[in-house]
Amino acid sequence: MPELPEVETTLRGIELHIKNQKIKRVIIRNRNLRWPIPSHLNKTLKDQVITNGLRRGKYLLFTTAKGTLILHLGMSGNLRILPPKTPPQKHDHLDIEFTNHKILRLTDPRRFGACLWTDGDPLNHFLLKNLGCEPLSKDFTGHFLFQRGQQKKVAIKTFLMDSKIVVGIGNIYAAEALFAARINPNTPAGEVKLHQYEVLVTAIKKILRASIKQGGTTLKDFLHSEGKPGYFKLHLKVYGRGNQPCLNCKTKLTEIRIGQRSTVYCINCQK
DNA sequence: ATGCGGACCTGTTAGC
DNA sequence: TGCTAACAGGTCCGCA
Repeated sequence: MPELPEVETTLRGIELHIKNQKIKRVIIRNRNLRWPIPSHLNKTLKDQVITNGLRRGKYLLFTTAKGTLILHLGMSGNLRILPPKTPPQKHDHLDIEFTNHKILRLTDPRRFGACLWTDGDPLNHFLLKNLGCEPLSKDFTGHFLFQRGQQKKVAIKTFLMDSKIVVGIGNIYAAEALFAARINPNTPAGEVKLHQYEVLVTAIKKILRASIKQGGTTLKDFLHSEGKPGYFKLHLKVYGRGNQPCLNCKTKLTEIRIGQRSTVYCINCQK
């Protein structure tokens, strides 16, 4: 489900509800996510106040005086604010209940997501410490990507989805950005020219910002914290459109696999 | 160091 | 209609 815009949308939706709220209790229904949810969470978080919520890549960080809760939504996760006593469903693995009775609930059918705890600097946590550039930051430039891509043979699409280089870009937005920048997704990262990287970075920022504005992309099951879908799907130009006409030139879009991920592009527009 | 395939899961859909 | 296989928004790990 979630790439950067969906995670950002999730954070914006829940932030106001949980900021400066005191935790009453934590209920773990299934600890078996990507890594086991720490069993001490209820003891640790009871009476703690969430002072801040922030996003790093696709990770969500919730700060308390004692430490930081680290959440990842994996492929199918979502986080919602629910009224008191909302009955849990099959894939509702974690509830954080606040003293105002609202519930922050993590749902994740495929359980590729994670919920971890650190009492140190969260940015030094093993999951976060090697993360690359934030794509919406000033540091993320064509020159940066060009430099990191030198000598690299990996396909530019795989390179864009490598979180050690740049975070938050998943299969949807990689395909969309490469289409916008007219770059063939198979091109080795080391062969993409500086000016192409500049166009690409501009496209990535534009697309991510536009998607956040639309509340992210809902394919089938992504809902934000209020239970509403995101509308960026309506703007997708290649993702999910294999064999349909290119919106620029009408050429039938090609669907291939790159790094085990389905990839759609236009052989005419993307050279 | 790099690059690739496999692994972790469940749900939905396409195809026979 | 019903079964099976393939595929899905992520990313870590181990092996060549």
